[in-house]
Amino acid sequence: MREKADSDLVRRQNRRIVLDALRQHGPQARVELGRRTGLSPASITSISAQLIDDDIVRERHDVPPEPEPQRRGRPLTHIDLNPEATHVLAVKISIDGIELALADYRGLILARHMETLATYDAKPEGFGATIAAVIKSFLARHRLPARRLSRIGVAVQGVADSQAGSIMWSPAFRARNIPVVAPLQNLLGVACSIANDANMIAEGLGSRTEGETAAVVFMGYGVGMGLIIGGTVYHGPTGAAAEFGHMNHQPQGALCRCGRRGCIEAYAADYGILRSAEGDSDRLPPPLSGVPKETMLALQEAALKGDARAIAAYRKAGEALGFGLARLIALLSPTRIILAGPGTRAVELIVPHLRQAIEDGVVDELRRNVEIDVVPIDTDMIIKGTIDSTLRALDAEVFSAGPLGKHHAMMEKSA
Amino acid sequence: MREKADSDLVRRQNRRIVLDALRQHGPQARVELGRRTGLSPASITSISAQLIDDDIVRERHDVPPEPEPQRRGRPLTHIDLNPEATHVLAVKISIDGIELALADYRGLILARHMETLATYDAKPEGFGATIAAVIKSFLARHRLPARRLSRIGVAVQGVADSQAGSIMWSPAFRARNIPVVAPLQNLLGVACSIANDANMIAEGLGSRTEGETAAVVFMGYGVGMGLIIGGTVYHGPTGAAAEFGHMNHQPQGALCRCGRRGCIEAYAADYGILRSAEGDSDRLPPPLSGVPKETMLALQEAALKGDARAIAAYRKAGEALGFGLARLIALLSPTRIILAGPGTRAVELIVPHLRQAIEDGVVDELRRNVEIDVVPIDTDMIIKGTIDSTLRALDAEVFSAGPLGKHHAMMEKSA
DNA sequence: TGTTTTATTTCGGCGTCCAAAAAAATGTTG
DNA sequence: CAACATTTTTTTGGACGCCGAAATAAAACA
Repeated sequence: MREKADSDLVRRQNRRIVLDALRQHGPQARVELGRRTGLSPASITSISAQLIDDDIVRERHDVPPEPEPQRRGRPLTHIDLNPEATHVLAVKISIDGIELALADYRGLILARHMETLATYDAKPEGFGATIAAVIKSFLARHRLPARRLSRIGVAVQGVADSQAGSIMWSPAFRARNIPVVAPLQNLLGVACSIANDANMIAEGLGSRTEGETAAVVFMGYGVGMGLIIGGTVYHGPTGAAAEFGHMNHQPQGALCRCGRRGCIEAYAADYGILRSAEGDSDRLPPPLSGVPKETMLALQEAALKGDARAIAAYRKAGEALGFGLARLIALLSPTRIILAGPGTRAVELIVPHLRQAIEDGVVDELRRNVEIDVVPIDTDMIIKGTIDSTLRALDAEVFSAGPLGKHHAMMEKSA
Repeated sequence: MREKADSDLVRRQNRRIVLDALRQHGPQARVELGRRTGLSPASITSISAQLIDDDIVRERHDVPPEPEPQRRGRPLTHIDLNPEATHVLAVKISIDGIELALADYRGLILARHMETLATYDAKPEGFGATIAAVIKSFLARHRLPARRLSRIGVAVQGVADSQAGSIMWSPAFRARNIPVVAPLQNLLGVACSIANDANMIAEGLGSRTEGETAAVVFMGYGVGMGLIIGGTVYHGPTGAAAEFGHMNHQPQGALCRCGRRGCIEAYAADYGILRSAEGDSDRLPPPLSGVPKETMLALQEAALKGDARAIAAYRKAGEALGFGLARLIALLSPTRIILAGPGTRAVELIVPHLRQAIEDGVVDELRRNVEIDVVPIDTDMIIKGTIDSTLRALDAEVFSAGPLGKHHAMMEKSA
């Protein structure tokens, strides 16, 4: 049942709308906020006064002069999210190691740190403490006490169970079900959440997918997906959804890193393409570590020079991805599919076959409305998405609650 | 951006919550509504008074005596949806013809009508008028003027474009893109919407899927799906989603009724199973009409008696369905999969292979949380679901708006 | 008949919104 | 440079819908 409505809900909702508008469109005057949100100037004054009082928002008198130099009338007073309101930390765990980024409340990255970590043989019990230690020394180096941090977002390669707060399965670990959220919360005293890395890329697309249904495919050392359904990222009941890489393509097909056979990843991830190009049996167990960038570049070069085996390997990858997407289209009929990640370097070798497979695999009527985009490679998309999604969660849960949520309201009332 | 909140939103939301509670749990006293909705007794009094005033709800003094014969204190006054508030009409269009059902505001079916209709060669331009005529004579027979009808819901076998209000593609028609909503609205003057029939089955499950992600598979003359994501039926951007039957199973596989090759339906619909059991080439064009029930029963009998070909046909059907579901699970990780429709008669011949395929096709971690149910065959599920979803839409859009929505409020104010 | 119990309504207060009026801050003009 | 024009922001007063508390209603019980 839908939540009952009262003046409390009204306040939370409208505060949140205002914060969203500021986050999405940057510093702006109250009038502009009014136009954007549909709230009256009177309400905007009142809401922003409260937000300023709560130190979440502040006035800025240093905004760049407008294009039209100076209009008549009282000048605009811009307001903006207060970067000092709080900080968040993004943590990315992958085969290569661990990456940290500290951001202010506006989402600006203040500091980052990268560290290789021998994850593969890590013990499930000890792993949380290991990360906690890395975070602690990082924070200490930047003189930031943990209490100035209001949230930690963890993005992990593989299947994350965000309900349980653990890593269900990841190519970076031999072990399964590695708890992450609980140890971090206990050892650092900061709220924490975990999600799959491709989902975080999708989160980063955020506002650019208003109400839309879209899929972000990550191609690289593995194949991942972030699924946006009706404008919000779909995490599934436990947080372990959109495992496109491990969606079956071919019953009894090529051996995947996950131990099953016929997954899309086994054809379209770096190791799958390489294995196929080198003429190895598709039962050959995949390597534990990632494929070096240079190897993939060389393979691509070979294909472009006409190496038949390499070309065929890319074709197989395109077909596996294409049929997988065809199946996805039949189910969800998305308006957009976005290909991202280092694997898109070989876009011209893969995409034609991918398109052909979609054509073979879906009724015309459904296919007609899908647009396929390739976005430039940007390894930072995961970190940025994690920061964005963490901040949005904060806006929704904490900062929208307002004075009645915090008890300092009482003090003020009686004073 | 989320809708701005004001007292209008509060009223709409709470009225709707009250209507929902009444629809879901039937006649009940105000105290009980208060408990259910979380609204205070004072608010319930006020809201129900308005709803009664609007003739949407009424008091009932004829409720059956309670289990505990009589408690102390002022007796409960039950209130209930007013069946006379309005009426809705459900229309089901399938290969076999057209079916109508008239229901009151509580969802009780008052009258129904079934009629065979030579749909296959119908001209797209004339079809809307044909249905309108059938509806008109039906309403006339039951002495119900069209203005007492506030909505018509159409469920159709095949791909419906609910945005455009037309039938994109259906096995019941040779033509494509047949407009339905516009002609009905013009000829009858009643709001109308169209959706896929399997989606309507999912709508019928309604409240029993609170927040859940689930898939309803319809097996019979075709294979359809209703997808429930986060508790609400997913219709996709244009209303043409969850085309599970035409999700590819095998690249370049068996010929489907839709003209493509390798669709799940081509293996698991009645005609697909039959074709395979009779040893016909899987390129043999499917029949235009449905397979008679008796033929399928005979086939089932043969399989149970040990006919190897029949058994293999059911196995193939199970595999196609199972791998399709495995792919769906990898993407959406639903908590429940519900098998429904006449095809479930052969459940024991199909389901073991279906389960095996899911086991082969999905990582254990994801599979573990899925429950597979088979529901008893009930051909009325489509009609009932259509009525339910139409009424819910009415509750949300019209009856929640209340006095300020209708202009009779002004009259009252000035009186 | 009075007491107890439970359901519902009434009343007064509160929080949030909005429209309109007022105030603030600047440019324009005679 | 003072009065006017223009735009933004704040203040004021009223409306609406919620809630808690008190009042009222309608029964069973004693």
